[in-house]
Amino acid sequence: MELSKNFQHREAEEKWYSHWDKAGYFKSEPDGRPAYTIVIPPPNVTGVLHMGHALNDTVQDILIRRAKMLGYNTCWVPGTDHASIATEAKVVGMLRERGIDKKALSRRDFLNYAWEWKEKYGGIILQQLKKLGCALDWDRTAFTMDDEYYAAVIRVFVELYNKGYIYRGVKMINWDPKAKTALSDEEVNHKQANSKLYYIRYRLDGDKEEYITIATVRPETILGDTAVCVHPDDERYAHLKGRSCYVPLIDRKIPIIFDDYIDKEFGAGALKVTPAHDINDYNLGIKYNLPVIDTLNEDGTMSEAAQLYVGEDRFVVRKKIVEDLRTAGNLVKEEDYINQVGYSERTDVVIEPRLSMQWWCNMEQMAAPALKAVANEEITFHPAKFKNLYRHWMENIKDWCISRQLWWGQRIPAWYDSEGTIYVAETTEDALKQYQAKKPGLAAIHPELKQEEDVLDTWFSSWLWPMQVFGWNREPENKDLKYYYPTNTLVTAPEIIFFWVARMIMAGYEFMGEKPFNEVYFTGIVRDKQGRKMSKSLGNSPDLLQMIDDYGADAVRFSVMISSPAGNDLLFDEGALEQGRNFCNKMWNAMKLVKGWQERCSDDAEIGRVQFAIDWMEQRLNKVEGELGEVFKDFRLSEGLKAIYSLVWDDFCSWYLEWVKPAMGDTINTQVYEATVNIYERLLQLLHPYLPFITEDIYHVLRIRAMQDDLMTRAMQPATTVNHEVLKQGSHLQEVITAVRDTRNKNQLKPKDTITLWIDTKYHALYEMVSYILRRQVNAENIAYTTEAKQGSISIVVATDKLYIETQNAGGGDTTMQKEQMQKDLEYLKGFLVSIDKKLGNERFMANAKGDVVENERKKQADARDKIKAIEESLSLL
RNA sequence: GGAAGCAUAGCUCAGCUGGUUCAGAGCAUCUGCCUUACAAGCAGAGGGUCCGCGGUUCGAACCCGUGUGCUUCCA
Repeated sequence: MELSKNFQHREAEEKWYSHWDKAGYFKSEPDGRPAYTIVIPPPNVTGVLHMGHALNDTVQDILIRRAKMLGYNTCWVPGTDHASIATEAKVVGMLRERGIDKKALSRRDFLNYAWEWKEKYGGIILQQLKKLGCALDWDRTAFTMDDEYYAAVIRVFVELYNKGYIYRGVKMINWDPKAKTALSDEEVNHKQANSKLYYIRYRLDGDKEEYITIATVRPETILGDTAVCVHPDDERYAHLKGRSCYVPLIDRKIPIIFDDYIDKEFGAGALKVTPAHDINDYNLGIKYNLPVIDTLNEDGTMSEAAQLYVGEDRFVVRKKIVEDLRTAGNLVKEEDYINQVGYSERTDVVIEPRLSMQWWCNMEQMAAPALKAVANEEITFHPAKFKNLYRHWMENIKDWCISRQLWWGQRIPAWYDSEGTIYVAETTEDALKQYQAKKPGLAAIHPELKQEEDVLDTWFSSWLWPMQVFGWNREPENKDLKYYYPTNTLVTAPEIIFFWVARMIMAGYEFMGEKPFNEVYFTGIVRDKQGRKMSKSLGNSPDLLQMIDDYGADAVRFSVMISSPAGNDLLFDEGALEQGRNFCNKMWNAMKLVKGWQERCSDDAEIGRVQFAIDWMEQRLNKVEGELGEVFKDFRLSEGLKAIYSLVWDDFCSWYLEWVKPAMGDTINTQVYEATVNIYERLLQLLHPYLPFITEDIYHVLRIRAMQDDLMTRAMQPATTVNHEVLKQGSHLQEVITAVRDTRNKNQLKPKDTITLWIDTKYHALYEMVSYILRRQVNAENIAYTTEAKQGSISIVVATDKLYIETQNAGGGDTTMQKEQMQKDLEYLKGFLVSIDKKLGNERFMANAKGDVVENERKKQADARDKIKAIEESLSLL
């Protein structure tokens, strides 16, 4: 078989993903094995894959693939949420292209279009996850608007209503004038804004030309003012008790009220009160019984109530009214002012605080068990620092605004009779029955009820995700739910800890009586090189699919994992992509090298001379395998990848393969070849969760495999004990090799110049064991032993061994450099020894330090003494 | 205004329980190599006041306090 120069990722990705899929490896059914379950944080159905997903889903895939190899029945459930605001926007866009106005459509027709859109364009992201290699059980793909799911949401609403948690009421809400719906507090992002603070004077009542000056950043709202408020202790305004003033431009008379809510230092110390458009003003309004004048329409234009600028946009009006106030002489001054402005999470327009009738869910009761579960680590957070954040939110939990003025979503199962009484039920029929029972008289005259127009917040459906994807609503005792719930690990971004994580935990305890997952792993946030969060609006998110195409899915996975320690943000760097690609290339070439030996196998070839290489490499593998167990427990996934990376590149490629490599034209012992392939397989297996494609591909090139023999499903060997002696011997061999090579370099020996290596050592047997390897690694013609200095050679000391490099070419003459190096080493060692001597001479150290620490110091001491002795001897002979 | 996190090589970051497997990786830099898998590579090298200050300890990059700078969350 002709092997390509480099790893061809495109073909391999195509080939292996469909192979795994066809073989049914992604599927899971309950059986006798322990389950390992992850539910995907459902991406927005309108979404496309971005860097955040790449990180998040790669982590999940790694966990799933590793658990599978460890013998778990793994189940990773894919799906999307219906994203009511985003989807509705997409559908409206589609309709506009076809020349259809949403307003002209009935609810039912609109929903038909919405489903059409969803079937056609929705869930592209799920296809993209395949490109990343994600081992998701596609048969279980869930959607928060599926019939069954819909029913679950309705059921939950009714249950919570009947419990008294859900109610309807008028409150100040966050209004998104673009999506024209209410939002929950969590859906508002506060950003700093460079605003202007306008000082505006209001004429006081009475005959005299008197004014009071207020300060505001929102001059367009003065048309809704119903009072001016000052501090009762403010002497500047003490004389205004019982007075009124006039709203400029419209001359509405409003009272001056006194409340200690006012900050005397801020602005002019006088506040305009607009109860319809500010939460604090609203509270003042209630306290002083002020009228509420709503001057804004739902789309953010001025309403009739404003009297002026009716129908014009709020930001246009802000500019206009400032000019008009200036003209009218009411604008006293303006100054720059930095404040926080709320933006819609979804549409990124400025939020309007607005008084509105909405549906609310009181969270207090549900928060209690959820708070406890995390506090006592029934559910563990990784990293644990997020426990604080969680606790803080849960302890201060507010009522959740769950209604949205949209059509795409679960329609609130509440019906109204002609008198406005509410009937909440799972079906129209049930609601009617309630109505007839409660008001038989009215029902006889007006038999029909009108259903609530609003739908529920999308998060009110996704909080049921871990239970409903396993069919909770259909049958709470079903075998899937019993087997997979609680799920094992939730992998998510810290930004949605409140949106989702907290609420899922509450829903889990409320409806299942059981936590939804055992542990939550919070990934970091992916940032660009300047440290900015990657986002669509900034346009700083690279095209992930293009990256996969250019570099390969494995390289992309590598790049997001290599520098992403648990819970820390990662600055995404294209360099990491190259590193990943180069690593794939390295593995590919190592495979080519090994593969090339297959033809050269011979049983006659000597094995003993490289046996040490095999022993050593196997111990390195054992060691790293053991470490990986720990690393995975703590989600130190990037550390795990680094360990394997180094094991493959440094230990396997740079050392091991060079050690067993047959000389030009030489044969290789069959057992050595087999051992090498076995080692390579173990490496591939360790790496597979991180880089599934290339590992599976190489696995199949290395050997002809039986039908079901795929790396993805290969069982991992249990970790074995490590022979540290062999590892130490290997390190020493490497040290010797490096030292000789360094010396060769510094003495300008060409790679082809051969040497004779004289060794003065106590460890004869070790050198004998590795002499073949050593000779070839340093290009020595001969290795010989001596007990005395070799005149005219270059002398170095490695640990306590003295080495003499003898060469035909000149170079041995000048000893200054060697002397300098040895002096340097000697000084360091002496200093080192002094510090150890001090330690061991310190009574308090001896008294306080643990036994093994002291013993270790003793060993270091003896070691340092031996080394010093060796260097001093060598030095004296120069 | 309240809270949390971060500060280690030129850059991006690791460093679990305090002790030499502790100062490390990748990239970048320098030297030498077209070496029979790999120049997307090989063999080497240099480079750090572990943010400042104080404390705890026999011993601190690591624990505590404090200052400075940056980031994030909440109000």
